[in-house]
Amino acid sequence: MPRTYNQQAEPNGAKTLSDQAYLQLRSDIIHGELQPDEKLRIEHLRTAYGVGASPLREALSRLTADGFVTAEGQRGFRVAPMSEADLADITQLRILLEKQALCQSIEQGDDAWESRIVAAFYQLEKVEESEERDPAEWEIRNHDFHEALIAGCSSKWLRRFYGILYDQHKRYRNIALSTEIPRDLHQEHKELRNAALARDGKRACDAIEQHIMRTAEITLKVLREEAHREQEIA
Amino acid sequence: MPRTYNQQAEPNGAKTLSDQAYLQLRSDIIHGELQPDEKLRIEHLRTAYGVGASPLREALSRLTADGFVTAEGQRGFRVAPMSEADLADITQLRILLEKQALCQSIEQGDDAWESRIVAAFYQLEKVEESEERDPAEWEIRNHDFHEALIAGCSSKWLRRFYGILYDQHKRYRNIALSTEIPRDLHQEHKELRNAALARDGKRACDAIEQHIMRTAEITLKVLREEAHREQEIA
DNA sequence: TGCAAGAATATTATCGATATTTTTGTAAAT
DNA sequence: ATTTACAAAAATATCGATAATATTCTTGCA
Repeated sequence: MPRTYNQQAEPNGAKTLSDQAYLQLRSDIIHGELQPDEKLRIEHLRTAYGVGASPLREALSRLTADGFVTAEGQRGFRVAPMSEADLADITQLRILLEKQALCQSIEQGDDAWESRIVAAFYQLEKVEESEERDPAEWEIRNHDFHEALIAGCSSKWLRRFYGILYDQHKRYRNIALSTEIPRDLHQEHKELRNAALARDGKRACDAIEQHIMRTAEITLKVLREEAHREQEIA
Repeated sequence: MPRTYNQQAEPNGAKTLSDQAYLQLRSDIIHGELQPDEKLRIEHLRTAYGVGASPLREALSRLTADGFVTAEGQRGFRVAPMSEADLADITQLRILLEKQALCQSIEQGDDAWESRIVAAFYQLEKVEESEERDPAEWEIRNHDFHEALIAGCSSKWLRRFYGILYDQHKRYRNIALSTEIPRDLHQEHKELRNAALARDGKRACDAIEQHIMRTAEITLKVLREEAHREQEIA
């Protein structure tokens, strides 16, 4: 008998096809492979992702609840739009939540929390100081570092909402990623690390606010330039 | 041929069967008809709600993203659990967000915003001062009033997250609803209204914090009593 | 006899194929 | 030009097949 070692498939945390589709779609939206406002035709996605309609619809439903996709009555799904106003909105709220999470972490964080920050920062530093920075690698390390900072926060809901906003923000950031603007990102991260380890809530909050604001400003600038360029074409 | 006034069915805002199932399930969870941790068997729900498996799965997927339902790998769906810690978590974050939304409203709100508050308060007052208070009616009016207060806030994301937390909180509140605890709720609402209309951000924030905290404390107390009673039985 | 491990069975979740309904695009007619 | 009728496309829902999980029953051993 031949047999069927049951593929086991994806090494990522995808138990079902629905999960797989969800993660892939989400990633493709965040990374701009699926453009804002783009129509998501089930028939087309079926072939593209190699799954049936049912798991796809489930994935799209979840993405709708996450705000990455919009669903309109009987007229299917679209990639959620992007706008300057939305970026400003996300930025402002992310600052509020990350500050809050950071403060709680600083108050409640234990030794393990500190260790994790040190470790995450070290890995991030390696990437940021190396000559040829791999953007994908940096993405992961940057995410790990920010996660580590707020890992001491005990609020599940705060972390959940923060996670959504982080990824929403990432979508905007990725668009601006092409253009390189000089900026001492590493210095900002270092200040953040030190403030956290010194258990200085005020200082850490200021640092994180500056950090997020600066990222958002650069993103906004690039966004405007692109919008401008598109207008010229039209 | 006779027929088919195409049911048009639900007068609520449900365009598709999936939406219908979503709204109904959501409501049933919030109102405790579906108990925490209860297994949600598709086969069973199919007959109960009179829809097929696919729209049900979509609805459950969305509810999972909203945090009303948990999904585990290949083992189906359950109603999200409830706990004291979760209530505390929701309460704290709701205070943070509603304060923020309220402040923004007070800064940005126009005449229409004021009018809406006055109107919503008036309707709420009618219910609260009537002899036989219909809880369902009060729910709606209370919700309208809180919505009106923050309607001036321009942040879509803030309102979205607030909405989720409000409903999550409502789930806890509904459980405690049976027990009546004397409390001058109406006075609290009046203070809230006046502070908002006076454009006094600080005062309004204090009022809302008190208001939410008090509700949460009563809910917590009832929750503890129930847990205690259950232990005695076992 | 009691208990644990393993096999057989039943249940349930998941997925893809098909059917139905709704929307959309196009062309004719008022 | 606007509206109406029709055809094509697409979204949504139902159904049935498959695969995973839970449960029950047996079997082996102390």
